[in-house]
Amino acid sequence: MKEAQEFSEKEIAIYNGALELVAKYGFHGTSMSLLTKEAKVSTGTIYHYFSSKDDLMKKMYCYFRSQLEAYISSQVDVKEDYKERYYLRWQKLYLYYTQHPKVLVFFEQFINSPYNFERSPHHFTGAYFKFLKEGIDKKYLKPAKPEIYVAMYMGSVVMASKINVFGSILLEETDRELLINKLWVGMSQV
Amino acid sequence: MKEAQEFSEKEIAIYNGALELVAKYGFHGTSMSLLTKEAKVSTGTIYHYFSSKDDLMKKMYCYFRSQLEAYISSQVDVKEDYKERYYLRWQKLYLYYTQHPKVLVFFEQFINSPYNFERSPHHFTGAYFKFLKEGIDKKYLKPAKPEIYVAMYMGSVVMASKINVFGSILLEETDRELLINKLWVGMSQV
Amino acid sequence: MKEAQEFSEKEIAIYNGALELVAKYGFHGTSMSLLTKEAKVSTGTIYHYFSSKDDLMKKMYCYFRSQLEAYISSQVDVKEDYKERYYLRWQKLYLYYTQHPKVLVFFEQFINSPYNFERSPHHFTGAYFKFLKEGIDKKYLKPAKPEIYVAMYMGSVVMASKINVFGSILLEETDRELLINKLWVGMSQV
Amino acid sequence: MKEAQEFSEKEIAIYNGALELVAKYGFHGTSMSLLTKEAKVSTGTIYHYFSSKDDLMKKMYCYFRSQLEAYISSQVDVKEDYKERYYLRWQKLYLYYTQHPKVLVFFEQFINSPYNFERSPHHFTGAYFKFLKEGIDKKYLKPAKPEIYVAMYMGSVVMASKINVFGSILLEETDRELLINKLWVGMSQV
DNA sequence: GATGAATGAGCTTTCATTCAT
DNA sequence: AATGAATGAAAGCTCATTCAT
Repeated sequence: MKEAQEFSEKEIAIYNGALELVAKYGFHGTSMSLLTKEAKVSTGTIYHYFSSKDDLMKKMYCYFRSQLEAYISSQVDVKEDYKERYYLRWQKLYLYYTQHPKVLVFFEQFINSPYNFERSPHHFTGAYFKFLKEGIDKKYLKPAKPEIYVAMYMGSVVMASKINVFGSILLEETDRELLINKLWVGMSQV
Repeated sequence: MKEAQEFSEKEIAIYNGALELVAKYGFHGTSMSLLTKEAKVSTGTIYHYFSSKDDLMKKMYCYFRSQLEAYISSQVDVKEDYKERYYLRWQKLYLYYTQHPKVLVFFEQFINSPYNFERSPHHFTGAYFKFLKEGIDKKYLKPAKPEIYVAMYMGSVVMASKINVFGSILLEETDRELLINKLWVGMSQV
Repeated sequence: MKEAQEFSEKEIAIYNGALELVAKYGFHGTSMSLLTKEAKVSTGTIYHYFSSKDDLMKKMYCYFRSQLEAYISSQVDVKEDYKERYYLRWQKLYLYYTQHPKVLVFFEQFINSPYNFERSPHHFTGAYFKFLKEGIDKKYLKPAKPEIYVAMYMGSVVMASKINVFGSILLEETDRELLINKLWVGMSQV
Repeated sequence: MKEAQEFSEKEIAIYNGALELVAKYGFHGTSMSLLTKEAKVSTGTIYHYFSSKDDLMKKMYCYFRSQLEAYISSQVDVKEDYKERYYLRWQKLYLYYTQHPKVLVFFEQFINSPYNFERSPHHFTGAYFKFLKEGIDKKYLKPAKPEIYVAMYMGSVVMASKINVFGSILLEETDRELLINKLWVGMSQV
């Protein structure tokens, strides 16, 4: 029940300013001096909270990732049924990305940049891997290497989001239902 | 049968040097002076062929993309049967990326960077879209928006490649067969 | 009586350093890295005050021109008599240029360079035009297009200064008196 | 009666190309590669005729100066009467400059640049000095240091030309007559 | 004579970072 | 905590010049 205010106003202003700039100009184009104007703080202030640009980018990634995870978790984990969670998890991630396209752009840039030196391909080590592993272990999904399912599940939701954001091709609710259904058919036990 | 020599030796040296460096250090880390040493050409020569770093990166993307497309086409288009091409196309792209991980890294960085002005999500508009559309039109695949299939097909192959390259988790031939089979089940007419 | 300090120490150091270098090596020869040493500031500092080398040169012209104008004004405007001012204005400009030859060199280079976009011929629109126009209007000088007088008056003082500075031929006080007298004879009413 | 073709077609193309570029972009802005396009010759060709950019600029100055001198001489030296030549020399120089403004711009830039390392202020050592000295020696003009007359005569014609070229203020034939008359009044014996 | 690809020193400018206030 | 002037290494790029063809 702890709700500690973990981030100061300035920090959040810096994160949001940087998000804006990275989405527009990329990492390289996001200079500290531009950030100074966008976030309306001085360089000194940025270096008070972050030890370097690298440090800022890494903490910024953690910040937006925890925001996303909290959202998904709050939307999905209330349900018991695995299949329902299977559908929701895909849909909600798609919704988050298409409603926060700058976060998607930032994530994709970060993951593929030298900042992310562990080079994890899109959180696949994270909650989604666990979720799909759970499905296999509890026999909702057919036995298989979980990586196969990560590739299908995460791959399709990320690609669909990018098609929406960069392509401006809208997938309707029913289109997405169809897509997830096809995934489920391939992966589910029955 | 002679194929026009479209690229000079120097150009190719520059492309290969840049590929090496972008994979190692990212776009920002790939300075012109580093490239000078890696490709063993002078700065002047780079600027003789390319009007700017931007221009180099864009042309480099086209170069490696056309290399990839030529490879896929030569490996896949010899077959008549749609289902066989469906399997081959996925497998060969996976093979290409896992055997040329630097190209994968470069593509992912490029696509999500401001260099890629149009921000087209990975080949979305390219040969794969056409191939899947053909499947729908000729009724090998169930009727659906082609974008749904692009998301599933391309999303999974790219994600699987990244899992291999960044996660060092190997998907065996049989694992991949299984994956493609699940996709086929979801998408095919019968 | 305090005069607002319009320029910071650094700015003035940059202006003086640049004056030294332009007089010696010309615009092209005045590289930012040389200026860095001459003015004892970092490149960053120069670009903190000026947006580009162009901008520096333009502001530098304004700076030295306002210095000159303030000097002339303080030396000349104390007198009432038009003829006296006519002599003084010529003499004081000659003195300023021959005592500050670097300013003269800089002005001549600047005025004839592409930095000086409008290409206004030396102060043509400035205080000297007004002064000669006043002479015509108040009938101290014979009626004529003021440009005729500008050409004679400004032309002779600038050329005489250049003869002194570049030709190392000294015009004595009496020589100059003679020259101005000849101008006055041609231009004055009586 | 010798009429040796002193300049090859290519040389003249280079001079004219360079004149165009210097007038538009200044010395610094006139790069060899731009000149290559403007004059439609290769860099190699330029370096066949000129040992360096410096050399080109100096020879170019000589070329256009000799053009100008030949013109003035042909227009003026046919007359016997000193006063007539006094008027003509001023008028014809004015006409030449206003009809060839690029030559004026080039001269002014050259004279005030480090290329002209003798820093002679506008040809004052040349034909005009001799002409005015002749006037003094032959007692058409009042005794005085010839530099005084150079300053008045050359200064006014150059300034008037610049006022026309850069100002776009036209001095009519009669205006100019008036100006020269005032000079003559100041300088002539009677 | 003529070409233009190739060179690399040196240019203008940027930008992450520091530190006195 | 907060500021922003100052730094200087290093970036992208230019350009006079060379030389094999």
